[in-house]
Amino acid sequence: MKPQPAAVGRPRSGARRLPAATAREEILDAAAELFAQRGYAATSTRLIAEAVGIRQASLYYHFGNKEQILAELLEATVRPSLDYAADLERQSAAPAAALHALATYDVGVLLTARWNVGILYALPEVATEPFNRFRAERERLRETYRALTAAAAPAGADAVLGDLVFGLVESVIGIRRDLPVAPPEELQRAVAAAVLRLVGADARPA
Amino acid sequence: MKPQPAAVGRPRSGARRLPAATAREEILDAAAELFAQRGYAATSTRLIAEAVGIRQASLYYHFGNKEQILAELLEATVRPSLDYAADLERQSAAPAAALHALATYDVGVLLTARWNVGILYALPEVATEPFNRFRAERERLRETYRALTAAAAPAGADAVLGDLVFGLVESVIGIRRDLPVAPPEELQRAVAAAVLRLVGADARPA
DNA sequence: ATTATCTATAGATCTATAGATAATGC
DNA sequence: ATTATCTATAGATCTATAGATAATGC
Repeated sequence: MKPQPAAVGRPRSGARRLPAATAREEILDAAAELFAQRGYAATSTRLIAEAVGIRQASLYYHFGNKEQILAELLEATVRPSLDYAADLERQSAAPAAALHALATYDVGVLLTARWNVGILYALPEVATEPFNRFRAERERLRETYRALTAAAAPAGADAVLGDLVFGLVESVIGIRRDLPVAPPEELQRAVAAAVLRLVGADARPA
Repeated sequence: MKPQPAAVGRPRSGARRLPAATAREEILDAAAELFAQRGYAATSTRLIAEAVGIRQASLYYHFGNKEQILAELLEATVRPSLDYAADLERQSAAPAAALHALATYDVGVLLTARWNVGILYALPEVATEPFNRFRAERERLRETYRALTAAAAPAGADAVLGDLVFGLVESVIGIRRDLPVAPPEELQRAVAAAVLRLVGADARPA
């Protein structure tokens, strides 16, 4: 059992959501669940606060506004994959192997995150200024897929192939949403194999 | 020049959005643009009405509520592909050829629709009751992809392969959104070819 | 008489700020 | 003194309904 952090500040009206978490983490977790299930604009700050067990106004002690909450969630979701991609580039692994590893890792992240935050990538609201950093980081991840695909595919491959690979990997967001959940490992293997087949770098009997 | 329909009813304050359209069509077109660009919940009925050139309350003469507008947009977007899929099944074409044709058609619809309404498929709001019919029709389209994939792929292929094919086709929604627009034909060819490679039904030099 | 709009508004939100308060830390 | 909450609220919405009005159709 982790020791409770000392309870500085006025006590809450409600019970804690996640026993050993900071208030910030509780808010992010509640917001992630509600945003993913009901939508960003359709989730009021009051609803988030209720889920956490605090009053609506108390959110603003931890976040400047509602957009900051979403921005932080989005960035936290894409960052692990981006770090992993950066590692791969540094190791300059063989392109096909790197693509396979990155797809496996990325699908794992998207499927095992506590909430299916990936759904929110497509929100039109995310095209606005407060999410510039998230969009830039996601573009860098897409760039990595493009570069690895170009290196792994035979010469003369379609220019858009890297974007299709990226789309194929992210399609697990919709699968997680719409279909009964399977073990993540199955989908990780299936997607990584599909990616290699797509770029034409799979081993197939001639 | 199409003749204007006779102007029955009290005249509008503003100018018409689409010269030869009915009020319903004007509303759907304005809503599609705003929903796709700013988000569903973030688009108020007042904003739609302003874009059409009528007053906010006048929307309710044509639609019972805001959800009905989105439901009609979504259903109109998926229906052509569903009809095309039904045709293909009736003709019992060879699975790989049918898959190629369906992907080509579907990508064409997603890319050439006046607004990128496909973005709205992923909205959490769409999981609610008013959109049941849309979701059911989209599931039938997904089923077609599954069936054709299972028939076209070699025995022992992954169970989730059909869903990956479906995801690959719909990934053009994100490409249309995030990337500079290319001619639709290029992407149609690239996706259809990618689908065949994914199911292992492409012609490749041995 | 019918149609398609208009004006006006009820009632229910929603976000964010101001300032009070109940804890712990020193 | 500092921290993390609370209460109260301003001001700005937003959706949907009621009822009036300005056209055409007959």
